[in-house]
Amino acid sequence: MATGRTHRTATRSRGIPEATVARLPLYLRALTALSERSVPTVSSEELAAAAGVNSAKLRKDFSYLGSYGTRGVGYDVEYLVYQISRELGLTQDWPVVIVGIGNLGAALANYGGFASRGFRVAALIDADPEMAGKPVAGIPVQHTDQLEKIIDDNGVSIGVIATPAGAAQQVCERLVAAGVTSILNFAPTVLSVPDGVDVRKVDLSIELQILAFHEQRKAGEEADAQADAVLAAEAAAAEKAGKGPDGDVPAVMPA
Amino acid sequence: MATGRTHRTATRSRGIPEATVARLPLYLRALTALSERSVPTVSSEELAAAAGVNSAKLRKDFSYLGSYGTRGVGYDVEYLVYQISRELGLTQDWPVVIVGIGNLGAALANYGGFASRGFRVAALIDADPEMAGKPVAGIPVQHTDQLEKIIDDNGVSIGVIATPAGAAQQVCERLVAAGVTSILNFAPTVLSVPDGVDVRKVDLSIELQILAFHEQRKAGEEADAQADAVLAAEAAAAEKAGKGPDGDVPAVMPA
DNA sequence: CCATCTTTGTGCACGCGTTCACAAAGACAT
DNA sequence: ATGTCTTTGTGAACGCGTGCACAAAGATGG
Repeated sequence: MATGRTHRTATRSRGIPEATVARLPLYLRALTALSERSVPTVSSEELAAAAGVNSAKLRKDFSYLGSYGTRGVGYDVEYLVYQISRELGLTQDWPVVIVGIGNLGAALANYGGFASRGFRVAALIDADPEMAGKPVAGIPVQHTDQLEKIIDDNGVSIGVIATPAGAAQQVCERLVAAGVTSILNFAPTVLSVPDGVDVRKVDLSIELQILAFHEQRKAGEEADAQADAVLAAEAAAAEKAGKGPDGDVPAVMPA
Repeated sequence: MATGRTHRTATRSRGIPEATVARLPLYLRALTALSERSVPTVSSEELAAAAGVNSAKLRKDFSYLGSYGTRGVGYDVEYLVYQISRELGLTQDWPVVIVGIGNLGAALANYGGFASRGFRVAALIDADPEMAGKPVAGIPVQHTDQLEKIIDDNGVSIGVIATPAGAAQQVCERLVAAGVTSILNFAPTVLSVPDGVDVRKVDLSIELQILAFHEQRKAGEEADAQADAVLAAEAAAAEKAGKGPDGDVPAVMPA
């Protein structure tokens, strides 16, 4: 059983590196802004700055798509917008369902960025019978019973899970069984999916914990010498004791 | 100027690889679940399955923290929960402010996963005077004017930005100037921050676009031979024409 | 038509992260 | 005490992603 595989292993096919794919939306956003300001061309240096990346990286990224730049001039903004859009598959419309219309689900349904680029909220689905029929963001919520029918009728291949953690795996399985092959998971759980299904997760709690780690590290660097000594002593003590179920909390706090 | 640097370059210090740090919260979640079921020990194989990663990777990750396992037995669940919590800095309390209390901000404020692990919503801040005083998730919203005072009074070092894209950079600068050194950005913009400030971004739109790319690729693989021919011809034509502002959309759609 | 100047596209080297595969460590039974 | 069996911890190889640095390409001016 393939448990919690986040991504396909192989990126063969046309061979665009996964890291590059992840940056294309960034470039596209920057380019769209330039396009709205009617800027005709842009250099790799300028565009890289706008997208927050290294210019060499950007050029290499674009080289995977083909040679769309003109030496001595830069890139044609409009043309690049079109090429990236096409590469990302945004020239077609992607119907999306959102499952779990709680606080988060409702916020997602109201999020404008959805419709802007090829994505269309085809349906909102919730398990609560009370919700059924109520409009959220102008779209009536439908009951989970209808899930399979909705997926099928609308040709949905992308599903967004915004349910509580406990329900996520079950919802995921129903979505996949109904034909969904890409899932964006907001529930704090690891989803198990069969091969060929892509899962991307967005997890607030994990992001905060990563920030906390770095924050703690920053705080620790200030009191470097002392902290090092303390940690060393503590580590030694713990090792000697074998298992210290409750050591003292160092309590290094900025303020 | 350091534009849109997502992360510190160096991970020297205690030398835990960034990739490992990003997985620690995953392990912690799985371990917490085991702890609640009163499971005393767990093998790397089992825990890896629960966290959705390779068991060798998990063991290497843990090896960076020290040798906390027992050969032939596995890892002590409670002890590991404690060690990882400590490493991530979750044994202390992190006051957090959320700026921008729209649909998303309110959803975040209501999100339970916040309080569960060391994070505490110290304040909700919004630019709309109408919002001031209104309670969201039991916490009264305060006006942006108070931002600096709130950060200072509560010793906040982590800020969450859930404003519209246009306001994000400005809010970011005020947060940083007031002393915030870690930012979780939900606004669809690249933030510029000075060195020493960590930014992590959560971007729904980007995630969807990445999924769309893979989805398109899957659809393309089915009609492999034909598509290849079409694409080759198209590419050749485009190259010859120099710049085709509007080629035909292949229109490979699942349903 | 030629020289100069800008900017792309890429070969190359380096470092990080992943995975394999196995020796060492310890539990457990006899 | 000894042997067996399980599971950890890690050395080593590999592959991907990043960034430097430069040659080639083309625009632009004389």
